[in-house]
Amino acid sequence: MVKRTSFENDDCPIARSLDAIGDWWSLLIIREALFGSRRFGEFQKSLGLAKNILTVRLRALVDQGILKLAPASDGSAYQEYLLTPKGRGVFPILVALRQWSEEFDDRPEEIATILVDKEKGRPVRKLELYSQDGRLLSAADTALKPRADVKSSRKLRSISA
Amino acid sequence: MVKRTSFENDDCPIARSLDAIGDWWSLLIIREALFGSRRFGEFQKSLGLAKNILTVRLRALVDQGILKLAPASDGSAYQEYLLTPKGRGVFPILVALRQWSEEFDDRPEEIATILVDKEKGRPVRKLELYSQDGRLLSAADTALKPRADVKSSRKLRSISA
DNA sequence: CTTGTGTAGTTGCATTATAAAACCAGATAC
DNA sequence: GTATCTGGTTTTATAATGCAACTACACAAG
Repeated sequence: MVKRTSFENDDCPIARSLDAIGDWWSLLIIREALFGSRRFGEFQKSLGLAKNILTVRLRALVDQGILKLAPASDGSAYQEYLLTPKGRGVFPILVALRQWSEEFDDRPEEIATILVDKEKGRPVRKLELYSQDGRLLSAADTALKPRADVKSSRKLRSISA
Repeated sequence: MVKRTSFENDDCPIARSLDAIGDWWSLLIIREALFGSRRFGEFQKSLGLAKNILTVRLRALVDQGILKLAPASDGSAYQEYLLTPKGRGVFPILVALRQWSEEFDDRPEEIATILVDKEKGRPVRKLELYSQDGRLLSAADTALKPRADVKSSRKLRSISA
């Protein structure tokens, strides 16, 4: 790629998400953060990625307001990476990815963990999408509507999400 | 990257999903497919990606059973790319990505479309995660449990998703 | 106060992925 | 039969990734 096409200015919210967290490592870093990792070294060890890449990814996540830097909670002079609300908001995306694997992976027996609810310890249900009046929706029950007040300078693409 | 680390054999289902559809274009191709694109040229025009990349992506998606090739429905001698059930199963992931943008994007006014339910034309609700006994769950209400019968050859990482 | 160890990076180099543009073969249209 | 469309492949350039080696600072022990 002469320049890895950026979707930052695309009018599709999916493309925008991908621009922010659509690379190989960002989602996994957020996953680790959701499960307690805070320090550079923790991310590096648990994910096994190169340190220079981790540096770049962490900085990008901080820039985007997904992580924030804070003084270390253990009294040392170092810093910690903490999730912001925007970062915690990624949780449903991770659940959706997890459930897709669980349902469609060719070798589901290799999946090591199950997402359970803390109180009862039982597997969670599938993510559900409802209409405002409470009907359960599938993809076929939905459509895309252009926003009434689009300010985008780019022409609307027919119906592409 | 000497070799883009593959998560194909990771025991984390999120990593496995990313391995399958975690690159820049795959999810957008699936998005287009969900909204009706079928032909090579349609994908190429609506997404504006280079044809060589599209070729590689489409082939990978077919290999993974997300798309399948079928004779063109318009009688021509060409082929079409159709979603399989596994491909349609990506829908919740796209919704989760979309809703994350809608909620946290810095410039939500640039988002051009709204996902509505077809019947009433009203915006859908946020994706919801429930426990088996019907309680609405947030990230903090969940935990990861190792599967009882893990066959994975790789050691379990403490609690990393 | 000097040496050692851990943390959090940075730098340099090799390799791979991506992009743009040119090219091409078979099908279709004229 | 010639032009054009469809669905690619090839070529070339550049950006991203990965590994390994190196650096700077903090802290702890001796």
